[in-house]
Amino acid sequence: MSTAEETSGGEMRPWAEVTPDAARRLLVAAVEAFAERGYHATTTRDIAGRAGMSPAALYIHYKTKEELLHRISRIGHDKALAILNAAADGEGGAAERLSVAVRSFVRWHAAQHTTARVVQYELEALGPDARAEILALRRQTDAVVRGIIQDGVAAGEFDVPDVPGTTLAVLSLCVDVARWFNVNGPRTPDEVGALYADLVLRMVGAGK
Amino acid sequence: MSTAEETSGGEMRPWAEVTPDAARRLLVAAVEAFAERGYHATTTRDIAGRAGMSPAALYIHYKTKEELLHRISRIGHDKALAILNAAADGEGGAAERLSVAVRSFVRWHAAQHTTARVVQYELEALGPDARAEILALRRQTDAVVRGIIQDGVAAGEFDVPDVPGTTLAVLSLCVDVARWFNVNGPRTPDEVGALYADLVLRMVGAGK
DNA sequence: CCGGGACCTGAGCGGGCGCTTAGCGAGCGT
DNA sequence: ACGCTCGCTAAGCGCCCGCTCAGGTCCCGG
Repeated sequence: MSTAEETSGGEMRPWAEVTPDAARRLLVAAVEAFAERGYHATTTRDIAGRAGMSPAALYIHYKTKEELLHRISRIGHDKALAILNAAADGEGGAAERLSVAVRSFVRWHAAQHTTARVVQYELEALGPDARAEILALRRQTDAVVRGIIQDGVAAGEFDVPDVPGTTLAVLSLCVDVARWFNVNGPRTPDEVGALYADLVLRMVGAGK
Repeated sequence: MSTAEETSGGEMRPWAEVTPDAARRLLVAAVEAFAERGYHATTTRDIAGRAGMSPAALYIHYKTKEELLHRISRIGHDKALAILNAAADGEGGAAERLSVAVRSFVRWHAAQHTTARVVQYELEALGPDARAEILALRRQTDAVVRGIIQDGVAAGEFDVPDVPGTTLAVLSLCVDVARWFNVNGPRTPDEVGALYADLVLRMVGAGK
């Protein structure tokens, strides 16, 4: 779970773990629809239609429309956290681990920007319990990045006056990639990852 | 329009330019509701209720619910652009102008985070014409920041390998403040502005 | 004291929403 | 060959949405 190929690519088909097939097709359709129009502007009829089913079919696999969002959000956050953890547990100094972490985290947010957009920006549509569960995952994400930065400061590699504030800014920067990234734009996910890794190293004062 | 007090504080009451009074109350109510729940999850009954009016009163001052969002978005973008222009036209070298620009831009996004959230994240709910108008304003915003960074590079003050990419990242970072800023959090808008100005100067390699 | 316009309300329309229910038909163990 | 189960659909329920409209209230010039 922390091997190199897991880290860099993850699973080829992002939703392979969702079964049966009809449930996965509905979930993929929901991701697309939520990303395009937002949760509240998406109708259950639209989701079912994209999956080639009647509106009622949705309720065989999911109790409510909100459960779809919850499942998407949970799986997406798990994936993002796994990517970050793999980088944080890797070899090398704080600078290299931070660089790898940002590069892979950003690459995921760019390549899977449809999913990431839903995961990162539709949180408020969740009910209190589901939202609390997701927020706990976000706190873990924050702790991982803060840990790397603290390591770098302790080792004298970084110069960071405000560790919590800088952590917040770094994560905000990476996550927001999902909002503006455009497949038809001039940059590949790899290029954005490399650019952002460089920018973040500058932010923490990793003089090289 | 580029004096110091205009730049730092703007108008005291943000929506003073909206008249008559009832129209302003409705608009303020809409900003709050859109920021809390999102455009699509907000009902016209909710907006009118917050403004202390009946649902029908809304349609005396605005043709549709979308016109409310359009007006909010337009005014907010104008204000954000004015803040940035004031900083870009200021005195001093590129580093100082970039610092002032980020500080005041971020301070606005933090202090007016309710408005900024609507302005920055509900764009997709607008119709094609309104959206095109707003996107033109965003391109101006981008051009202003890119201009300052280019000046710095040309003057040898900055070290920036990818000017458009860095501009995008800087703006993304500043704008995303509106998403996470919390009035009850540990940081004042001023403090966030100062932190971000420092981080951005590091991103452009403005050796101190 | 009256007439008129600006502003607002109560009631409600047409429609689309999330979700439910009754029942159909293909696949399969026996 | 049969009947059970599973996955699905057609139809539609009840609700609340954005929005409308006839009419009431109040202020103000004459």
